[in-house]
Amino acid sequence: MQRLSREFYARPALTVARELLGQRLVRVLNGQRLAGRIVEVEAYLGETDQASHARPGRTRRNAPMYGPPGHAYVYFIYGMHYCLNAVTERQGSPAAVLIRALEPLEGLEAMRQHRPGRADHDLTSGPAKLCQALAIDGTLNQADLCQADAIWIEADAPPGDAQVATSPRIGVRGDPRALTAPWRFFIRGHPCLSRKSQR
DNA sequence: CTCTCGATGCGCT
DNA sequence: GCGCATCGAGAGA
Repeated sequence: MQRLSREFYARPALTVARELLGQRLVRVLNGQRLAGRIVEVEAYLGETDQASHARPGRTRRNAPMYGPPGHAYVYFIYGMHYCLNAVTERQGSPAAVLIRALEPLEGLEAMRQHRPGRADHDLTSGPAKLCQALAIDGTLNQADLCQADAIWIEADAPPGDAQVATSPRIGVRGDPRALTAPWRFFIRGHPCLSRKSQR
């Protein structure tokens, strides 16, 4: 399959978010492919987005969001979890798309080892869960998704509009604007969505 | 099924 | 010192 291009990422975060649905996130670990179809994402739009890590302006942590498109922004949260974003828009415009859930497709045995005791539909049904299942951590922060041999996103089977739904983003707090903007995109009714509010 | 709450470490003010 | 783009265990219904 075809790796998504720099131009794909170099567009508005909302456009990239919608079009990332259905594409395949690939992680190569010990020469083996661990991969899944993206079924849920959220867009974070810049310093004026009160829920974005870029809200306080540029810091060391959020620096990847200000960098060129097509790179990974992996952050550490709650003292124990990692989450993966794809950086979008031009350099200097701090926008990104959070990958929130996958449908596991390749390397299920390894994913089960990384998340023992979980049902298959729960291996990658959340932003930190999928990082655990695919062994994504801070060492992949700023990896170039258009060049790296350890992680990238491939073209797969995008859903039609009838299969796509939107909602407010999950887990964000503060400003009511940030709480209500429908910047979460997901495949309606998919069994691998993060916690509640499927449909 | 739903809800509540503790874990846990680090960037930022 | 505070608060976090989360998860999972446990309790209750």
